[in-house]
Amino acid sequence: MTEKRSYHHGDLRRALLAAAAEAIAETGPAALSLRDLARRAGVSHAAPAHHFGDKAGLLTALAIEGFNRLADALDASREQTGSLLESGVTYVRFAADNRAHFEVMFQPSLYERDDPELVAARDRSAAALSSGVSTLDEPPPADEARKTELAAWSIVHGFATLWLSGAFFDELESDIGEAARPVIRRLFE
Amino acid sequence: MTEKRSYHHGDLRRALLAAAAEAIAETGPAALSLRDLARRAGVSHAAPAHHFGDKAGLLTALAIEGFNRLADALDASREQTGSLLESGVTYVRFAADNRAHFEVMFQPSLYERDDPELVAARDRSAAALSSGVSTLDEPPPADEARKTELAAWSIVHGFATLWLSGAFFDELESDIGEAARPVIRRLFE
DNA sequence: ACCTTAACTTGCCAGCGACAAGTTACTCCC
DNA sequence: GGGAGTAACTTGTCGCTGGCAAGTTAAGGT
Repeated sequence: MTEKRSYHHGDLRRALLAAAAEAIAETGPAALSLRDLARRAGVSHAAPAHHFGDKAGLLTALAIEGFNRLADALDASREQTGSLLESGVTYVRFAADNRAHFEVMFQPSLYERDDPELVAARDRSAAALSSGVSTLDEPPPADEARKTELAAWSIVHGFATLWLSGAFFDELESDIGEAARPVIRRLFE
Repeated sequence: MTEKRSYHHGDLRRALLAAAAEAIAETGPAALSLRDLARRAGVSHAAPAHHFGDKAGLLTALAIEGFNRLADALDASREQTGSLLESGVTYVRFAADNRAHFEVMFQPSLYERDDPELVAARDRSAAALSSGVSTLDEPPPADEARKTELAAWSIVHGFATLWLSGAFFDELESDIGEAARPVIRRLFE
């Protein structure tokens, strides 16, 4: 499976996505350069365009991967714990462990927000998130359930975003999940 | 005060910041071009560098302006209502009304996060926000106050960020403040 | 063996950010 | 009121980038 043949890379698409995630985690999505990714993968400067069309196409693919990974993580968390609080912790952990994906996912100006595959992946994440509210000990009435969903989504998303932006810079323990749990718990008291 | 003299613009720094806010609101911070700003202001392509040094310098100035505006808005809200809930609504409204500033403020990879003036403005905002917790009817004990601050900040920041990213796309009323209030209220029940 | 097509490369162009060096105009001080 | 000094811009250039066009190589089906 380890290929170094001259012309065909063999797995360039995945290699470029991985390189993009690494580069974005280092310097942010604005500083991303397709030519730099090509250099990291050892291919010519126009190779990325073949797989993704243009820069927005590559970031669309990255966002799709991110939304699918998030949906997977939330589904797994719900199966194992059945707790909305723990799903929230999972959300925050996902953001920290997939920083580059997360940053791109919620900046739709960077990619094609109407791409069908992207819409499907985003809907998967939204469904996984909202299904968590029904697992509450005292599920709210239907007309209030949506507000509770938005509150839960907002608090975990806000915590994750602020953490990533360095707003909590020196305080709090190093494990973001443990730091988030007592904060998220405030919502359920 | 309306100047059109050839060489000296008269208020180029402010004009560039305003043009930057407009451009970012349209196409996002990644697509921002100093040369485009210069064209909008009717000056040469190198004029922005004189006032801001480089692109990061301009975005630093925009972030400083944003943090100061946010601190002003939060202070005014606290004086008028003394309610943490209303301060939260103010936070969300600020994000919607100053979209470009807000997006830059919480993406420190775009600017110089150690700039002294920026640090001061950011601290002003943080202080204005945390002082709101002490206005609660039942202020929590000191060791729990910080968790409550983080929860409040997280929920309003998450709601604002998700709204701006289009995550709530078609649902909810058009006034973001009214949409946010019942969601934020979930934290205080 | 051949033909189609996918996976790349090479070469090019315009736009961008940054820098250096020059030009204009305001301000202050005598 | 007239320089001197400096702030506010301009012009010119460089290397880098994204995107396009046209060519080259390999893989896979028949």
